[in-house]
Amino acid sequence: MNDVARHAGVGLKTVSRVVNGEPRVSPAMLKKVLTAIEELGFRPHEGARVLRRGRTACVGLVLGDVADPFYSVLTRAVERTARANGHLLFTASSEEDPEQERQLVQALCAGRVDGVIIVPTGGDHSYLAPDVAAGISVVFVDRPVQGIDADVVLSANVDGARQGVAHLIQQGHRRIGYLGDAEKIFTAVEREQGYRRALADAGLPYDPALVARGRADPEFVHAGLQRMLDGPEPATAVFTGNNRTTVAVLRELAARGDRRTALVGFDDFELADLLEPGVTVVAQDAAVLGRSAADLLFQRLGGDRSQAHTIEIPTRLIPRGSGEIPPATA
Amino acid sequence: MNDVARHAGVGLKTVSRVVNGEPRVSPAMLKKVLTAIEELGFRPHEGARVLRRGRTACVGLVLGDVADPFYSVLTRAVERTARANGHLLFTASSEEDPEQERQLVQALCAGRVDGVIIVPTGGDHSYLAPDVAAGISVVFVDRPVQGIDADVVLSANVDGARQGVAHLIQQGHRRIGYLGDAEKIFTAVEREQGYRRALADAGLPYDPALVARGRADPEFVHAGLQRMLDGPEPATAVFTGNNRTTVAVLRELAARGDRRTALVGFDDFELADLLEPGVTVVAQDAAVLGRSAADLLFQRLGGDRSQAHTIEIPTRLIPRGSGEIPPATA
DNA sequence: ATAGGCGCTGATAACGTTGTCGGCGTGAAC
DNA sequence: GTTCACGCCGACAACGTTATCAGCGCCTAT
Repeated sequence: MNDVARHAGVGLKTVSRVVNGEPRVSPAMLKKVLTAIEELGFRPHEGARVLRRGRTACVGLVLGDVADPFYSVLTRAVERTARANGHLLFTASSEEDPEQERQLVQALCAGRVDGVIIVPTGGDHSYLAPDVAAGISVVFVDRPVQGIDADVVLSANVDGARQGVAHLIQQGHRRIGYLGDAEKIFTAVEREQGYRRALADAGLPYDPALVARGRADPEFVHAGLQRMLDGPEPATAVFTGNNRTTVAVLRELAARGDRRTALVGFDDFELADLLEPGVTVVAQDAAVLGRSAADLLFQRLGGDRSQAHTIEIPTRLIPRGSGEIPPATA
Repeated sequence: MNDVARHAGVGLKTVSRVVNGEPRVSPAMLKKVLTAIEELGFRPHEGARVLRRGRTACVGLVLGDVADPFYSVLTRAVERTARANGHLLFTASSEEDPEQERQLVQALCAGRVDGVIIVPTGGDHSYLAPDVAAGISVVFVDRPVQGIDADVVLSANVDGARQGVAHLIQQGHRRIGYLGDAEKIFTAVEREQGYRRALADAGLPYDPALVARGRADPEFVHAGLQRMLDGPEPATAVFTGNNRTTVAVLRELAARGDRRTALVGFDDFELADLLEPGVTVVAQDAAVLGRSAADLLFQRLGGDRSQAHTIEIPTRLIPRGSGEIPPATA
């Protein structure tokens, strides 16, 4: 910038004014500076600007996995909102590891971003206190969090799951299996809760033998389904707690040649409607989740100091057929 | 940091040394500084560090749409590699708009990142020259670029498409339609080229009536398929130039109740194997594409000044059934 | 015993930008 | 004719860090 000032024969501050589009610059000066900038190929140094102004015009997003369709849609929504507010977006995947999440969040907070949106992996987030005190805004999405008071945006997990399982019960199923994420993941606990509530509402017993919790990999799903479907009192329907698990179950059912077991999944996914039968799901709106979280964040960045909000986004049951397979007449 | 130094009763530079883990610090000093940092809840200011050191430890990625599975897998691979090299990742979606891409890239270059990976939307990228001159490394992926000499990582588009169409021809198809992206998108041109080459190799005529180019939205696909399938000499098979188009075509075929038209798509997608029939695809390896691009970028950041490389990642035909539907015996 | 080397520390000057403030014209008002 | 106001400009300090360099002990080799 110094070079530009010299080259244009003006003061340093005048260049700064031009670069920032400040109003009180005479046309003559403006022209001189502009051509000097052009000739030297000058680009303002964002780092220095950040140092001086204290704001980065960047926000961060930390989630489990960008390649998970649910999160990639959420990411997209956050990015859109960020851009609409003149901010750039950092994205980072925690791979569901609390320690990695912590490192990423701290790296982001270290002067790189004005605010962060986090899909927390669980555990205590009180380590964020210094950063919040330092003026960084934090919003949690998809899962709530302990150890810190902050805005949270959630799906209606319990009720959504309850609704999905109720749909199966309504179709005549009495033995309904549940496969979902490990217990350390909040949404898994909530959705299993919804599963139990639906059973209780219908006066059906809760059978731990029909419940499997773990990562959505083929081995886990294979073992889980085997246990539920090949026992003496097999399940006639399965409720899955997330996207990844639903797909893994579909694959496993196909591998077993099983077309009789009914299925309802939490979270919609692409092509669910084109499979045969179409997969009935409890859809959560990832875009709305992301947008709401981002909106909250920018409200905070805009100076909103009100009490922490918790927003719950409703889910929607989309019947497509896979839930309507009647139980085998025993 | 000044506060920490005062609080610990040591010099400023000593605190700096501790923060940076430099070796020549006595244990006594180390302890004092560490407790002072703890007590004050001090976090080093990344912006200032950037200003001083000239490196940001961040890289940028600009692509069409993070929510497109192909790009989200690519993103994931880039992110992994970036983290392995101690860098954070900025992601931004250009929405296939050259002007928006340009703005994003420039925003990233303005002191925020050490290097950028770009899925170019086309057009001239010579505007990057000043940034490159300023030491920012640039790698292009998925599509090549004009106006600048830089590393490029591509899929084997022409040959992949040729192979996919050849598969249809081998199954007995003689009238094969093509649906793909608009001409401004490089990969679309390449893949259409592969389509034509396969036809030529088999001595089949090229019929413009069987070609449709445009965005993968339902209206476009509806119109395109209608034209190809409802004419006097209908196509018996369709080759689609990308992921999004393939899915849209599947949806349209389902809506038409059409189970006879064969289909091969460029680019694999989740659940392609579970549809009935399974969708035959020419798979490109998004993860390898992303990783290769990131590897190249970090080589450059590591000081590699050799001539620009162009890497082509081979594709793989995955037959799953949809390509093997025989043409209706006319 | 003394010089030289080495390990550790701290003062100081950058990095590139923006905010503050004072200065210098020019025009208007008394 | 003087004063005041106002629009425009530039010198200077400051943001929080790191690199450079000089200083200060202590140990070793002569």
